[in-house]
Amino acid sequence: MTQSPSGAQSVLRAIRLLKMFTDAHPEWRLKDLARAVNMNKATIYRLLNALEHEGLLTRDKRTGAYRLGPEIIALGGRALRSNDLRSAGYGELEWLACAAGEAATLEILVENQVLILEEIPASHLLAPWQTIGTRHPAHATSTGKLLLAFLPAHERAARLRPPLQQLTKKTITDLEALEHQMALIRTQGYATAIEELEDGYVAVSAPIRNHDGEVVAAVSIGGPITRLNTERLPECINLVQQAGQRISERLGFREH
Amino acid sequence: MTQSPSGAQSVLRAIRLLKMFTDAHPEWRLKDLARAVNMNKATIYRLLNALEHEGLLTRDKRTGAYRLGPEIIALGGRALRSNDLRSAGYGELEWLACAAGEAATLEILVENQVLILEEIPASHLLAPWQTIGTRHPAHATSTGKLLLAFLPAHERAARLRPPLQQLTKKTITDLEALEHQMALIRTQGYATAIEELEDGYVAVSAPIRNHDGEVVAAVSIGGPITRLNTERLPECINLVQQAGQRISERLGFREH
DNA sequence: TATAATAGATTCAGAATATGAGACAATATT
DNA sequence: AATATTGTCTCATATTCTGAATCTATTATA
Repeated sequence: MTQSPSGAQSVLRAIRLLKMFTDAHPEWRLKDLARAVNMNKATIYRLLNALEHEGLLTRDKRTGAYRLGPEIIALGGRALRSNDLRSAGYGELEWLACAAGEAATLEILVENQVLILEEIPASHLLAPWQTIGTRHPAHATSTGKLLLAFLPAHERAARLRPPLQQLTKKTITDLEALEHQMALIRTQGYATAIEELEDGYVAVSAPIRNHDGEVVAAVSIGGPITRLNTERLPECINLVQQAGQRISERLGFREH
Repeated sequence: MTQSPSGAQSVLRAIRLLKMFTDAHPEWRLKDLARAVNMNKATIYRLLNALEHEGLLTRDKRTGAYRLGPEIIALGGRALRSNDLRSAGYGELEWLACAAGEAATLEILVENQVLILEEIPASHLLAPWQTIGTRHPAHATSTGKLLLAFLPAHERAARLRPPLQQLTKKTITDLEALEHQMALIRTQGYATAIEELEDGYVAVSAPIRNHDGEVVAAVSIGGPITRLNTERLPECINLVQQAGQRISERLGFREH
């Protein structure tokens, strides 16, 4: 990635040790760490000591094994509270809008609608905020179908009470057809909506996951079918997925 | 508290910086940090750089201000997941919140504060995680007083250094009065805090013991004094004690 | 618009600090 | 009881961190 900052060797080493505590390996003993990372036993000992002293690690009284400590929990809570979706997403959204050359949005599900939290217009000439706060019926949007797709079945059912509004000729209003498409969305990891919300309007979206891996929001690109045609769609899907992935990472999501 | 470990100055300094990011002050700029902590600007700069490079801090693109980063969220999640107390308590906590119709929490003592490890809100509409990781002064909470009560006297004294913060009119700040109440808590096996943390807020808690009988955490119910009135309190005490008992059993505690 | 002020980034010589080999202590294991 | 293993501690060394000072970018002020 970026070149490691100099003048902070021991800090970087300490952080490296912290990051060894994963879900797969939540507990470490000194000797195992010494084997796993390439550091001197005494060095690790001192670093672990410091981390423990500050509460970032705790030690099992009997076994002497280290685990992540209460201070990490406290810091994590604070990080969560101070890192909202919008600020995490903004930068990536800008990148996405620029890379795709289309409007990019960040949306969440509210009842049976999607709510636009943030938007970067295709042309930066247009004022933003124009659509922020706007809502659309979930079943007729790419983001809505995607967010519904990752909901537990019973919750999804509660939000998809027929009759579903037919907004265009292509709006999917049949529950079975929707369920079928959502299964596809789950496996593919993206959703599209081609003239389902509005004639001539196409959108693609990808999930945003939080630290628990839960899908909490969606990021999308949308534009006229003349530009977002079959040919360009795969590229857009790729871009939107990248953005979703990166925003998720900013929210603390780590794969597996 | 304990003497600072030597041979890790820069790590301790980096952690000190991390801990500056609180709920009250979630965002810091270099110059403000330099003013707040007593370190050289260049040193802080290097440490912040390292922390940012490793994802423990992020930087707002526009303002350049630092915030806690995604890696902290990820670590916090792992810390929480690797806490067996939390997994042991979750089910019982759900039961308790449901049975009492009030918010239920699982808390541990960290220095002179209580840390919320898990919370089930009274209304299931609210997202959890909201308060997880939050801390409160131990002497002003039911859980804190309870956990302190079961500590050896000298440890308790070390964590109750006057002056104790007067959060409401009813907060007990007198050491003798506190000691007296704690003796009562030990014999009764539960604690209450009636408008001691916040006006109108009442909580009751019971101990959680591990396999060798040590009190390692507390479970509590809390709510508005209008609902948790004198009349309902005994019932709540009973419920919270039941939950504490059952969680303890899950941790291997057996009475005899 | 020019100028000043401020915050942030970078440099570097010197010295404090982290390092790691090894010795020792405390536990486990045989 | 003897041995092996893991954890803790010490200390001389030089590597790494430090912080004063400088430079650059950005923002505020005249």
